[in-house]
Amino acid sequence: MACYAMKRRLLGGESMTPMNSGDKPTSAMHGDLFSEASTPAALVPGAYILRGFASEQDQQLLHDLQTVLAQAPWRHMQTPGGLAMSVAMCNCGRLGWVSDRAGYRYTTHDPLSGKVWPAMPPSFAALAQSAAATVGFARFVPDACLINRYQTGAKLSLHQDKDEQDFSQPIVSVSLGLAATFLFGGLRRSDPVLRTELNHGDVVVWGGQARLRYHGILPLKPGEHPLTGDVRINLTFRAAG
DNA sequence: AAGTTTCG
DNA sequence: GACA
Repeated sequence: MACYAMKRRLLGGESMTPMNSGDKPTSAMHGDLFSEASTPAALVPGAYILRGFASEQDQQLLHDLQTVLAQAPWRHMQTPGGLAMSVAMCNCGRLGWVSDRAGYRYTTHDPLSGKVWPAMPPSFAALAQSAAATVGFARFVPDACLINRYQTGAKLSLHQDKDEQDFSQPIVSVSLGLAATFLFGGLRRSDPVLRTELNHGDVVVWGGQARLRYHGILPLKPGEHPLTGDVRINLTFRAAG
């Protein structure tokens, strides 16, 4: 109880600081640590949803997230157009995704502190690698984890992940806390869009022919989750460098 | 534009 | 949802 309350404070704690100044997927394998709770389902060719894949590790992940946030706070980055994103972000791992008026890119250092991004917790890396391996990306080694916090109304409009160097490596997206509607489109912004609800513990992996598909998140609906309070947390793992 | 606003 |  008290533990949950503390987590909610830390997850929701505000730091309104603008950013100035492969492998071919195969059928599901039986992993040893993570895959028992889920059966991969294909959303489109190359994109898989592993329902509840992170459920067994949720407490560990949220605990380790606190360690990351103690070193690098949430911040609302700016789009190249100069507007603030509604989603609050942080990074861990060797590389962190940043956006500001200069554009999108990966950096080794947090622009807010000048320090390197916090290390990627072993629990994060293990989960991401296990999820990727489950759908056939056995060699996936993430060097970047973008951490997104959605509060009520926060959203991410349709976009492509294309700031990474090697598109043969997949994207692994972990959902924690409140549910949200995930949009999955095609290779052009104007292509039709599938939508699916992502719940606490769900993991989405996309690569191969799906790697550059547009995707996004609809505005978060108000709600309360026992572990995260009024927010949704998303961990997005990439091999960026 | 990883955006907001406006119109059906 | 489709446009600007």
